[in-house]
This record gives sequence, C-alpha cells and structure tokens, in this order.
Amino acid sequence: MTKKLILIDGHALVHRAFHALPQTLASPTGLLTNAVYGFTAVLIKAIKDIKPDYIVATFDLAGPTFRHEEFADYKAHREKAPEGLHEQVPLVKEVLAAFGIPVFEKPGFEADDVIGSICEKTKKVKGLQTIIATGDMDTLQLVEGDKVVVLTLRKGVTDTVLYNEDEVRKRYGIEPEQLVDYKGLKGDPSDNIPGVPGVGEKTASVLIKKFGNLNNLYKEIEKPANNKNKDVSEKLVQKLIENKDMAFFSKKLATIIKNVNIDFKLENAEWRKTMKKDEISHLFQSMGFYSLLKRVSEVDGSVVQEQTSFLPPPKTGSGTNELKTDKEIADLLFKLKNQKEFALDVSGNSIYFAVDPKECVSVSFECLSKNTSLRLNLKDVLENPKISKVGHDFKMISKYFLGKGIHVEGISFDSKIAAYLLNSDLRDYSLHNVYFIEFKQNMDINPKRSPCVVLELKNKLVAKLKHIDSLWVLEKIELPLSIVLAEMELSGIKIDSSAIARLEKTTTKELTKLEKNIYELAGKEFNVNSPQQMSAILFEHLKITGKLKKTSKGAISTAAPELEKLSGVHPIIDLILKYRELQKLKTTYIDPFPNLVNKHGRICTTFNQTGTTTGRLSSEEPNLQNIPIRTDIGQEFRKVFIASPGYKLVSFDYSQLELRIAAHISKDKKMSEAFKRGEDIHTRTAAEIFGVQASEVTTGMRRQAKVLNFGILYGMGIIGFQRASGVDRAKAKEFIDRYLHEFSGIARYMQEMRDKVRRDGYVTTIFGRRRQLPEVFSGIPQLVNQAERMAINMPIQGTEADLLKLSMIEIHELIHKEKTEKNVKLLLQVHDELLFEVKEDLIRDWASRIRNIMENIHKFDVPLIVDAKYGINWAEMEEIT
DNA sequence: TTAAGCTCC
DNA sequence: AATCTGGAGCTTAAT
Repeated sequence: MTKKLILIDGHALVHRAFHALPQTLASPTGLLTNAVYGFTAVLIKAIKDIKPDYIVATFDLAGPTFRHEEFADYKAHREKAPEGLHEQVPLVKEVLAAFGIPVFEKPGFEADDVIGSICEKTKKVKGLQTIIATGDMDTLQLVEGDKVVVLTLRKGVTDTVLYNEDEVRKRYGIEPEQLVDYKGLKGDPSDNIPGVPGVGEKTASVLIKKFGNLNNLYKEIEKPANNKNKDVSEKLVQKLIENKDMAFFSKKLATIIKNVNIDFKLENAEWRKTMKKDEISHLFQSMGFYSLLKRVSEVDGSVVQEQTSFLPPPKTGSGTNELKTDKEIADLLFKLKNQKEFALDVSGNSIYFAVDPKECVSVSFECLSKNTSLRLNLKDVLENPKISKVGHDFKMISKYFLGKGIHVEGISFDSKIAAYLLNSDLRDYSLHNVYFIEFKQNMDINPKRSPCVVLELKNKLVAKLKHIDSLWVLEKIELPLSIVLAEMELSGIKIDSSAIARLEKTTTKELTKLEKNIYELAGKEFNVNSPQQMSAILFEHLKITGKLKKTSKGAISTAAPELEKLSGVHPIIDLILKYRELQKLKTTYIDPFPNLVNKHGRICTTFNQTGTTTGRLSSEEPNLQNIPIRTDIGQEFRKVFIASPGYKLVSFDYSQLELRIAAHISKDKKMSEAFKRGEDIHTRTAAEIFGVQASEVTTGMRRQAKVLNFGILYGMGIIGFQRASGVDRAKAKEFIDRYLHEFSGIARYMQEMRDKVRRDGYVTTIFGRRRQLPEVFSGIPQLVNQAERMAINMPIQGTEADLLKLSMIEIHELIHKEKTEKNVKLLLQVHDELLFEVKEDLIRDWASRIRNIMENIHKFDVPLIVDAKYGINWAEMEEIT
C-alpha cells in the first residue's frame, strides 16, 4: 500500500489563513489568532482527508530570504508581512510541535526551495506519495504524476483542491515543469516576478504550448525573417525580443531550487508516534479553538477524548428565574436602580434582565402593567441615562418599550451592532450566530438566557472594536441611531389610499391594452413577463437583429438598455419597454401597498441597521428607499405619499454629497476649489477635461462629465465608460486619462486605497467604520480588481452614511430637547435625503434649523449644501430658500 | 433557490 | 482574450 507524506508549506498557509479570516479572531486574552486558527483548521482537514503516515512542515518567515544570491536585492524588498501576522508564527510552530510534526527551515532559502529539495528526496522513495499542502500556486511546478501532488486552497480555509499532473494540464494546458517558462512570460505580480510586459495568461499559454519552453521559443523567433511564423505576430515577436533578458530572469526567479542541503529523514516524520495529545488540548483551549478540539478528536478517536474542561470560559448558569410577586419584582427594580449596568432583552411578552452572566430573571409585562408603581419604577430605571443598558438589537428593544410609553436611555452596548461593525458582510447577526462566531460553539439552548449571553460577549467585542478603532462608531453613531430608527419605524408615512386605488385601475387597464398590442405585433401570445420567452419572440420569431449582450445562459438579453438600442427598429420594442415599466410599478408598489397600510392610514418600513457592507441603511418590507422618481409614472406614484392633516412633507437633501466627500478625502485641489466657489461640479469637470471655458460647456459635454464624476469613484474602466457614454474606445480612454490627470488628487486617492487594501485587507471611513475586503488576497484577478473598486468606493459611501446618521441623531436630539415631537417628525432616510412631516405653520422655522444642523454636522474642506423642499405629497414639492 | 429584470441613492 | 462602475430590495419565471 502506498504511504503518504504531507509536506506543509507553512509560509504560504499562514499567509493565506491570515488574509482569509477576519482580523477580529482573537484568543480569550485578546491575542490575534486568526492565522493560527486557519492554519490549524487546514492541517486538521488535510489529516482527515488524506490520513498521512508522515507529516513535515517548512517555514521561512524568520528573516530575509532569497532564492538566487545574485537577485537578493531584488527579492529582498518583497512586501513586508502585515502587522499581527508575525506574532502568530510561534503559535503555529507550537501547534506543529504538539502534533509531533518536525519543522524544516534553512536560513537563506525560501520555504518553496526547502519543499522542492525535500520532494527531490521523497519522490525517489518507492511506495510513497508526497502531498504538498500550501496556500498558493507556486509549488505546482513540482507536481509529478500522482507521485508528487499539491493540495491548495480555493476559497477561505476549508475549500481545498488537489492538483496532480492531469489537473495541472487541465487548469493551465501545459505540463507542471513548463509552469516556470509560462511564468517567465506572464510574470507573477504577487511574487514580484515581472515577466514580459503585455503578455498575459492567454498569450503565455499559447506560446508555451506551441514551443514548449523559453529556449525553443526564442530560438524560433530569432531565426532570420525569411521564415516568418504565422502564429506569432510581428508586434509580439518584437516585444518578446526586447524583453528577452526579462523573460529568462523571470523564469529563474520563478524556478524552485531542488538541491538545498537538508538533513531530512522520513522516519522523523511519523507524527502519530510523537503527537502530544495533552498539549494539543491545552493549546487549543488557551486559544479558544473549541470547535477544532472536537474536530481533532474525529481525526483519530484516540487522539483527544472529549473532556468537560473543553467548555469555553463563560460559565453557563442554570435557568431563568421568573419573578411573579410584586415584592420580587420591586426588589429586582430596586437592585437595578443601584446598578451601574445591566443587560436586558424582550421576547414574547416577557422582559429578561441580567446583571452578571450567571443569573437571569424574567418578568412578564402583564405583571408589571397591573401595578402602576412597578411600571413607573421600571420606566425610571430604563429612562435613566446613568444606568447603562446592554442588549442585542436595541432598535427592536426600544420599539417594544416605546409602544409602552417608555423611552430607553443609557444604551451602552449592542452585541448585534458590535458584530456588524467588526465584520459587515455577514448575513446573520442573530445572537446565536454572533455567539457562535466568537466562541466557535453553539450558545446555551435556553433562549431566555440571552441577556447573560450578551454580557458574556460584551468585553470580548468591545476589546475588538477598540482594537480596530471602531468603538466611536458604535457609541456615537449606531447606538444613538437605533433609537431614532425605532421611532421612525413606528411613525410610518401616511398614504393616500384612494389615489392608490385609482392608480391600480388605470395601470391595469393600460397593461391589458399593451399586452394585446404586443401579442398582435408578435403574431402570437406568450408570457411577456418571461425574459426567456421574450428573447425567443424578438430574436427568433421576429428575427430582430442588433449588436446585443447575451445573458449568462447564452440567450440574447432583453434588458431595457439593450432594448433601447433597438427602439425604432420594430414598433414592438417601445411597447415592451412601456409594459415593463408599468408592470414593475404595479406589482412592486401599487398592488402590495394597500395591504401594508395600518389602521392609521400609514405604511411602516423596517430599517436594517446591519444590512450593508458600507454602513448605509437599507429599508425593507416595504423598501421605501427605492420609490420611483425619474419617470412621469413614477412621479404619479410618489403622490400617494402624503402628510397628516395640518402637516406637510418636508424633504432635505445634500447636494452632491458623495463628490464633496470625495473632494475632501482626496484633498483634490481642483474639485475642492470648484465646490468652494459654488460652481456646478459637472460643468466644471467638463470644462477641465474638454479644455474649454465653463461657459462653452454643452449639455452633451456636461452629461459625459457627470458619468465620469460618478463612474470614476466606483472604479469604472474604459469599457464601462464607453458603454455608459456612447463614445468610442479611444475617446473613452482619452477622457478617463484627462480626468485622472486634471483631478490628480482623485487619482492619488484611488491609488492610495488600492495600496491600502492590498496591504491591510480593509479600508475605513473618516469616522472609523471599517470594511474588511479579504478577496484582495485571493490571487484571482477578477476578485482582486473588484475588491479594489470596493476599497475606492467604501470610504466615500460609508462616510456619507456616517454623516447622514450623525445628522439624524442631532436633529432627533433637538426635537426631544425641545419636546416638539408633535410638531416635527423624521419619517424616512434615503441615503442623502431626510423626509420629515412638519406642522404647517412651523415649516420655515424647522427648515432652517434642520438645514443648519445638516450643513454643519462635520467640518469638511468643502462646504456642505442642503436643498430643502416642502409639499402636500412626495412628488409636488416647492423649494424652501 | 437563482437569474434576470427593475427601482432607488 | 476578455475584462463588465459602488451600495441596496423586490418580483417574476424557471429550476
């Protein structure tokens, strides 16, 4: 039977694990352990899957290393290990020691070279398979048949993929040993290997397939010109010849050395014999790897037995004590009144309290409401800002108490929001999931102990937030905001039900008519709502042709922007577009609304405070942040949003907020000056890139400048701009180049964000909100580029979100301080707009106060401008000057 | 459940 | 050789 050896590429795995896992994973003592955790998880998975007889590991993180002495300088300034990684290496080595796995290092040589040299020895051993466990693709060149294979990570730290010789051929179309020639041409940016400029994946692959290696390739193309090679264009030949030295240099850099002198003995790698079970369990417990403890025992039943001491440090208490008598409840309230801090939660109609993680008591609200004195005591405690409250989802908790006339104050911690600020791209921020993420095991089954769990989480999460400088965002933005949102959700917005009914009738009629006309023009009936059937009718049945995009499944797209290109080609096109618009409006907005109106004639949305990766709010059930506005029909629908009798709707929106923030963050001179002078920014932009006076800018020029202003900050490329603006490719490139040249501060900002995210794996807003972008380390170009675009956009979009939230909080404070809740009510936030309901005779008064707060909420390099409007509905509004 | 489409900032 | 401008929610058809 074949024996198996796992050869661990410690350097690559630790790096990969560090970047793949959030830097919020820490041991109970606060030490960052994400790389150790990821590395160990991969190790255990590999052992389980492969069941190796031998394991060895290699490292090279200790000092500067170089593969070829003559290139030492060149390789020396590779990227430095990011902060927090280096300290984890000794821990990783402790894990290896506990598993009884020997570590091979050779000062002056990279881990890859040590691996290559060990492979050279092990492949000569009969009946032994060598499996290289790594986190990158660099060692693929060592693959030989099934004798030497590479196990690497696809995504995260659990998704592994095994490459043997066939798999390498399948993936790259070439032999493993040709990979170095391939890299010599293509280069490898992540490894600082230059390659031949202009030669990418495709070209390199074609050339190597054709010529086998660099030597043959150059022999062929350097032949006299009389036998020109049809397959290699003259241009490419020229590029290759110009960069010949670079190609061979790159190949050398990419080639793993196989003759490092290493004292390697297979019998020293029989890990099962030298594994120290006690050490493993001790080590895992000290780092908080409870889930791994379980998994390690699955590796080999005898390895680690389940022990009660594996439980995490937070000790679970008994059950919940339900308080029934007035005396008991009075005692509790007295106790809470003298407490600096306590946790609370609501569920069903009971309130749960905990002052320490071991003990939880519950009170049914029924018991409280029967006794006025108790109810007032509870109100006193909850409304006392000096008594700190911690909980999970205070927006929900606040709503519950607001419904009972209690305004909760003194909120000091919310584990849901804390978890969101630590990692904003989770889907599930339930207490259960947050607990699982922190402690790597399921929380106590008894949901009634939730306030205890929140207390268990608090210190850990606060320490982490402090560590990433996001505590301010929690305490000064999100916690106060949760109350504001609770009130907004309870308010809702008034709906003109009769107007909806009228719209329902007219759109139904119009849609039936359109449908009939479409059938007539198509010559047969089909489901107009099915893009698939629509595509078949248009492009097969009616044989309409044009340069159109295809869908992922190969059908020709029928999306509106594509159809618009065909407008005029066939009369059916305009009917379809019109049908789509009406159908969307009817099914998404008109039809559902009557059922959502409450007994006060109002519709209440839910604002999701943990729903976006950038810090924006989102709105759901129904989404009131995407109510139509652009089209006439959209405007018609907006009229159903009205104000209560005696009130008017008043809206405030920040003018060009994202661009102003971009100007501020990037410190771009031209853009900042334009805003300071109060110029129209798109006209100014057009003047700069077209090189004309502002007065000479045409509407067409301004429109293109506008596309650039927004597109650039989202990371739009040449193709994107070409498509969005309609200019040809050369012009598109020229405009983008001119834009980045004229607005060099913006260009610099973009590069800074790319650099930062590549170095740190995250970006932040000016207020300290963080977004983690681990995809930049994936090595997959598409994901890396996408992550870079996100890194450019998030600080701007996120700062905008922070700013709106701060304004909302300050306006809310003013309203409450003056006890004018009856006169002015915040109803909606739509990213850069706030919508209020204001008593008719106070509109001008409040308009100026609110505008004043919004324009001065934070000092920027450029002025902030807010436009205010009022009206009887959300469509027909008049400017307030 | 996913893909394609549409709405908003 | 091909690349697809950031952030959301909701509906329908099709699986």
